Amino acid sequence: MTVSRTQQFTEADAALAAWAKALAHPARVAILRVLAARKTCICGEIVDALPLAQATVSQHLKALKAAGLVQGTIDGPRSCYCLDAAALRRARAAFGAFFDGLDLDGCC
Amino acid sequence: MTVSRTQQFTEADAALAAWAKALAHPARVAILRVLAARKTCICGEIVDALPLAQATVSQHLKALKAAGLVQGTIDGPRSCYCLDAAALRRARAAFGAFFDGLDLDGCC
DNA sequence: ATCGTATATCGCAAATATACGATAAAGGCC
DNA sequence: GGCCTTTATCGTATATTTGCGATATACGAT
Repeated sequence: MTVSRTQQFTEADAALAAWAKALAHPARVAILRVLAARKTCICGEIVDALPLAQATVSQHLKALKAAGLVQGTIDGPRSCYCLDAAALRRARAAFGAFFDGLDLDGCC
Repeated sequence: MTVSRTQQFTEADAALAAWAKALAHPARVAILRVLAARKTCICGEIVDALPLAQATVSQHLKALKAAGLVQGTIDGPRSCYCLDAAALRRARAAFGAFFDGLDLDGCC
């Protein structure tokens, strides 16, 4: 990639791609599921739930946080992660709008 | 990445991640939109519609084909790409099920 | 103060992704 | 046959992602 040409695309396309990127790894999908299941903003139980090292899980959590899908507050040793409900609703709406916007009739 | 540990995740999580990966670049999102707009399985008009070189667009089309979202038949010089309606419906259902499955109540 | 637990971050290695020019392949046309 | 147009692929450069061990950080407990 020589230069970031992301700006040459639609705002909507870039936003959808960014959300898709956040979901583009099974570990991150799994993390979101775990967070949704255990309401109580769990921390390192996520590590136990995944077949990955602690450092790697922390990295995926960082990515989800950067994408805005997850909130995290660090309370010293045991930090507290939690789904960002509003952002997830926005993401759901974006994916829904995208798929509904595609006209699937008349395909080869 | 030492080894592909994708198998250690749920089938559903892996499938969703694969679809998300296909949508994880604005160019590919744009390509799907273009294909949906011009019903007639266009070929290189996609290149004109995007701010990317022909080789790059071809590569993105390959990725979409690998993900199964797009079908392509090569008719010698002018090949014909087209949305795979069934696959897109399945993808939409998968994203819908994922988001609906998340319990967003009781988040921090 | 020291220890232990829980997380984040650093540093590195390997794999993928992204982009593009150059080139090949495959028809249509004269 | 030779030429043009269209598309795929190759080769290459660079950037990003993924993964993990090692280490730092931060707090509670003793």
